[in-house]
Amino acid sequence: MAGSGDGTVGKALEVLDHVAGFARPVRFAELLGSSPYPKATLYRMLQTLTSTGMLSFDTERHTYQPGVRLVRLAHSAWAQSSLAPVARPHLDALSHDLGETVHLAQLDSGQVLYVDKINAAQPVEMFSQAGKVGPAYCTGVGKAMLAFLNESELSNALTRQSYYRHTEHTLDTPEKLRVELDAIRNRGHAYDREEHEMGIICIAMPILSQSGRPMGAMSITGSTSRISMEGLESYLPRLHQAADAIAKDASAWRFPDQSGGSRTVPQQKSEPPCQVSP
Amino acid sequence: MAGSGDGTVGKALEVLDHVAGFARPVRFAELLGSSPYPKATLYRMLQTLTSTGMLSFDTERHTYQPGVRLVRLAHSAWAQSSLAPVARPHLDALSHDLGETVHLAQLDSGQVLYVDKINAAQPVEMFSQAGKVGPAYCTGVGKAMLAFLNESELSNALTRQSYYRHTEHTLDTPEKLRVELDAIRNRGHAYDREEHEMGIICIAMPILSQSGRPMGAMSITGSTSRISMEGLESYLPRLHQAADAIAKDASAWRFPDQSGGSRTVPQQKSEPPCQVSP
DNA sequence: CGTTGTGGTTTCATTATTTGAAACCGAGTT
DNA sequence: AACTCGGTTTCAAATAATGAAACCACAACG
Repeated sequence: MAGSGDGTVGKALEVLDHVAGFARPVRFAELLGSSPYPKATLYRMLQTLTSTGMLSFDTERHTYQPGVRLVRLAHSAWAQSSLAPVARPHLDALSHDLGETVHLAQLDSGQVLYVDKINAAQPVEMFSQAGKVGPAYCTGVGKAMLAFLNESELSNALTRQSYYRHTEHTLDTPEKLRVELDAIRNRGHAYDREEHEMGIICIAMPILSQSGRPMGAMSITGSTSRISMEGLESYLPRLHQAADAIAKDASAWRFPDQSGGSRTVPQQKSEPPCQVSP
Repeated sequence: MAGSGDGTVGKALEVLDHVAGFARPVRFAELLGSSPYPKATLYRMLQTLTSTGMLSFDTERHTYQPGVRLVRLAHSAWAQSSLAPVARPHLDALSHDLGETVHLAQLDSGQVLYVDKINAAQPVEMFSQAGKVGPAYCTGVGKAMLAFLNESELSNALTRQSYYRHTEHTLDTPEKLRVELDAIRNRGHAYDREEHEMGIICIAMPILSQSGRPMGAMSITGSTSRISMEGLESYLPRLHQAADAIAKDASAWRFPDQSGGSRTVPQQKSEPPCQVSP
């Protein structure tokens, strides 16, 4: 029940998270201050992480920061483990048709992880938006997903929320949130009525697997100055259709097989040998 | 000299890379087949990786794939460790003015790692480019960066190239490459004359720090059907200007300090408490 | 209906790695 | 010259990783 305390690599990854958490280059001493590990241990961990490229070390400034190797790894994580690649065309179409901003998110340890965003005007943004985390209890996508968790997952997730009162509309207790989630479950979609940020509203819908589990959620976002809740509501049919289409595509994509000859898979792009040599 | 064999976490990360390398969900047996580790060891490594969220495991299909936690980590890596956030506005402007596709890349273990891409008029891309890796010896950005490495870095990087002959124009030996790199160093910019892919040419320029080290490189890419080398060449002044501007911004951003009060840093967005609780 | 096989999981004594208190080092400070 | 503040290294003790082999579940086979 200790959360994430798996052996040596578990600790190493905690440290990695810790460094990443600073969102700026950090010095050894700073890390040491906010770390449970003794000097020597932390030092060696950082060395290991650095030499594996997960962290990079600025020798001039003596600072650590997340390394580029992560970006490389994340590419394949994003491409495989997220709904984003499957959903992209649908989001694009939706955003284009409606001229509104569309988000795609998944749940990760009780938090909302944005995996894609199509901006009304702007072209594609990658990790600038994708990869961001946000709260689940006060966002449309977050609530849409929470509403379709089973009880044990839900109660777990609910303990992981901060219930910080971002605005006067924020649902700031588990109780209020549960009531709202019931409504969402019945209705099939969620609203964000300026609960996270004043002036920002959205309508969100979960993307459900056949078994009814929320694989992710998508939302159409607008600012109150440009659009009303009724305006967003009018997009519902289109939103519903997109969510269904994504769910369908995702199922087709992730379950194409019938075990057996996994060698017959499309086998992407047989690229010539360009690996890093040892 | 063993490259990346650092202790336990080194091995774990190798496994992670291995899984990511498949670019699709993999079964235990497949991994075992192409792994140096014995059954039990590999099994436990995968368990650890999974329980830490670096991998995710599909219980239905019994397959592993890179986990979403990576996407989260990559966000901070991308935001801090790459030039992308600083360069984005410049790339946007450049692409917009010229109406051409622009790439931004960095060097990672001798390979080109693309960290951003602005697509001219989005001829619909399947996956996003950021995070993709490519060869250094036969791309504009790659050669532009190689040309400005110091001798020890360079000779190291040169051994890590595959010299696969992608096209008839590919420079397929270290010797030919060195000649080209000398020319690039004198000239200040690099060309890709269909060396990686027939029909694709580009003009590239390194982004150099004050100390002259290549922090990254950017390129303007076109297809021979639409544009000639001379056409690309005419963009040189604009490209040069953008590269300089990025270098300047990057220096300002990464070296704002004079040691001491690292607490006075801009301190991005003091977000309210939304962390995952243990 | 019992046999064999395959893919996955667990055991346990052995081995290798990690741990952390303390010593050490180098560069500024007083 | 003595002192302090990062940062780095030492070394015996504690801990975690290892892997051969046993085990389990289930499906295909004779």
